[in-house]
Amino acid sequence: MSGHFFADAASGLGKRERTRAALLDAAVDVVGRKGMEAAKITDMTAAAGLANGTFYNYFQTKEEILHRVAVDVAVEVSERLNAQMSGIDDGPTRVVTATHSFVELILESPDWANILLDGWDYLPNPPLQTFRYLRADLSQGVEQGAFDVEVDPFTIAQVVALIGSAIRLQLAAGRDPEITKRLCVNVLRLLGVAPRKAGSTVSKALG
Amino acid sequence: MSGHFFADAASGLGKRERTRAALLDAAVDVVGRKGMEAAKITDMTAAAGLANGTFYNYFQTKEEILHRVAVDVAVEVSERLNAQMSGIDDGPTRVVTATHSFVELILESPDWANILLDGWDYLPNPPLQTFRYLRADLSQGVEQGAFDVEVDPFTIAQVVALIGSAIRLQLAAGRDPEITKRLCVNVLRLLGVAPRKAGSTVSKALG
Amino acid sequence: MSGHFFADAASGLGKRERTRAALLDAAVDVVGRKGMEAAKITDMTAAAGLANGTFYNYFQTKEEILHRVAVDVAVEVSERLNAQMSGIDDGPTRVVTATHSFVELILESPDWANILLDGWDYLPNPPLQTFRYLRADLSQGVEQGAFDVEVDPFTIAQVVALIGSAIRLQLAAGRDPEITKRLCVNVLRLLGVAPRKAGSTVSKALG
Amino acid sequence: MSGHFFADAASGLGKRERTRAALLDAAVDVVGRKGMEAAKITDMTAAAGLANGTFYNYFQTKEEILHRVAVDVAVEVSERLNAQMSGIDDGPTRVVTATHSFVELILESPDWANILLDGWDYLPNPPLQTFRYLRADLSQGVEQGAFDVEVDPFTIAQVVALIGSAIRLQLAAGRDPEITKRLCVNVLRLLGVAPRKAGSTVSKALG
DNA sequence: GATGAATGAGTATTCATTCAT
DNA sequence: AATGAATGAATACTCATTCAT
Repeated sequence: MSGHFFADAASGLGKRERTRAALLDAAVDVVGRKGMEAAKITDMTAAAGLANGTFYNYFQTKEEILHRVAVDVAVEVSERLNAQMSGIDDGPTRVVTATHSFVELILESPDWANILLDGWDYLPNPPLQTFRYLRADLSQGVEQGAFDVEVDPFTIAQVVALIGSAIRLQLAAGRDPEITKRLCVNVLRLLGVAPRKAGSTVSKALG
Repeated sequence: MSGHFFADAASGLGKRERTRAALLDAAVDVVGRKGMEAAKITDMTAAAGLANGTFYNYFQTKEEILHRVAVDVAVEVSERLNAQMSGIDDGPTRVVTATHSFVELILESPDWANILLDGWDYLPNPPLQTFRYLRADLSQGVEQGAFDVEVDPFTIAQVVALIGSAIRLQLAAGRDPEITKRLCVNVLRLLGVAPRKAGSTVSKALG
Repeated sequence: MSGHFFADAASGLGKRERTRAALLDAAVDVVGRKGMEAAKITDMTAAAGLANGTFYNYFQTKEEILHRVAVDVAVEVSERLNAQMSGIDDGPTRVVTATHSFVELILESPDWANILLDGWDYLPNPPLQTFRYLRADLSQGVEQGAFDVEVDPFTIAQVVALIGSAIRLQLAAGRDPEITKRLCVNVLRLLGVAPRKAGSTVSKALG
Repeated sequence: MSGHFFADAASGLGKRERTRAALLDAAVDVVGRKGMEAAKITDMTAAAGLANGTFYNYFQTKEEILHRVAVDVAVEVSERLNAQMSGIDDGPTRVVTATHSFVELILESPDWANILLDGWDYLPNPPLQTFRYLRADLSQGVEQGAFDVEVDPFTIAQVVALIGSAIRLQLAAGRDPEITKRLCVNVLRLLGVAPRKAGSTVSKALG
């Protein structure tokens, strides 16, 4: 899953696409290890086994590739989540499932964690991009009478902050499924689900 | 309020202490304006009216002063908050008051906002440092039967994440008292206060 | 006028010649727009609708094509001038006519202006190349007793310097027919025509 | 005269001034040898025996030092010329003397030649700077009835072009006093002095 | 202690040129 | 002949850190 995401997508295409993919994978690797601020062009080209000048045959600036990577990873993550959730209708269950899957997905590709977390500084409306699905689930939950919030950027930002915080903690202290469950409870509570109900919903959804 | 924080504390002490304090104040100023990453040694010494070389008579590296500043500002903020809350006994009210005061304090001293926000990368357990008071208030609320959470680093991190998110939003989009109120509601909900009750408690506490 | 100079000359020839001509035309275009120093190989191949690598099937280095372009444009300009002057016998009139026509020609094809002006660094004896005709006219004027100069490289260089200066001024400050007239007067004066006579000769020749 | 112009002026001053002067001298040296376009920062610092970074303690950009050098050399040359001409009242004689001295001065410091010639591209009104004296002499000659020209930028540019051309020729082909004399004659002729008179005036002025 | 001149490793970016396809 | 991907040397500029005065 990690290491060749773009290369896999480009295998079979022309050389240009494959080299471009190699650079993007290298960028994911480097940013994952050192963060966006510290990622250097030479790191990326070295990781891709290319000369530094080759970079500029594919991207105009450092910013461009970082932006590209952040967007692409966000979109990819978003799509993987959506794929897992077809067939779930209940708003709270959708939110819990999505939150849980998202955290697990990220923790399995720590490279992506750094990219998504840092990337929020590089994208115009970054959380919204990654959490496109969230807004829909929230609205659905409100219509179903399960949530009691305004569905606006502030609420989204608050939910995202909770998720980010849980990821960072596990990145630093090690994975802990219990943390992720508690995160889901917190998210439901924040959305206006009664405290007890939040706990039982999570238990039911995640087993 | 800001600008002479360290200098005030050092007035009356020896010259060495006063120069050191001048550098720390300059660092607060510079970091507040440009962020930690972009703050240069020469900015600090210039702001302190010193030659750049003088810096190294007081600090070994750039990292050292940044760390020092982050810690000291965090402690100071924490103490100011505590001072404002003597006499409040009700756990939820304490939490709401503290949260609200903290956000207001930060938004009035954007210098400190940058330091606290950026500084979390420079501190070992940054939230815990600044939010030492929070743990006590949380425990109190739990004992009073008002909160339903485990008082541990994860819960604190989650609350801190909500606060940080609300600050960042207002820093970017402009101050909005309504946002701070909704933040307080969210915090109470997260701590296990029933959704409606959370709203009324905040209204009562903040008028 | 410009744009297909070399291509026209090569039409009907083999493919190799036509591609070569396309590159030369592209070079004229690019150098005219950006100057010799700033002209890039990729600009030229792009303008010619070719891949950058193709360039090196026709020219060894960038310098080579620049040199080639400078020489060829100089020759072409020279020939066009000669063609316009058949039938004029009087030395001073020939010089005035040639000078005036040359300046007008250049100002109408700024591409060529850049090439001729910059090109003087790329050519061995650039003025002599372009101003081959001048030597003959000067000699003729001297024989007719109208000029009082030595016809040698220095005198030619001096005349060329006057012309170049007038072109640059108009390139920078906008076309001004009066400037060109004064230039012609200056040229005649330099060649030893009495000051007043120089003026009347120019008036007569240029109307 | 060449090699330590700025250093001489700065000897006895503080270290900062001396290093700055060393960089300026190094710039003169490098530009003199390679031209402004090709002059590199590292060339200059190497020539001055300094680390490349030191450059930026004294000048913000490459352009800045080139501009500085061009201006300073122009001013210096201008002043040396003026100093030589006190006591000469006759306009034509002043022009001849100045022109002759200028060319000789430049040819003795070929470094300066490149700087002045290239520098005309780097200065806003470059010839006017260097040839400040010329305008005054021209006006004087016109008032004395010796010259018959408009004293405006075009005329100045034309005279300067003649001078530049003569310098370039001697730079390329070797010094030749005869060339400089003929240059002076040409300048007088251009300014409206009768051809024969021009020759005799030059002979008288330059022996 | 204070100064500030000097340092030099580090980095993004350009572009003529090469060469395998 | 044509392609265009890959190359890598070159170069301006930054800034934390050192150290002689």
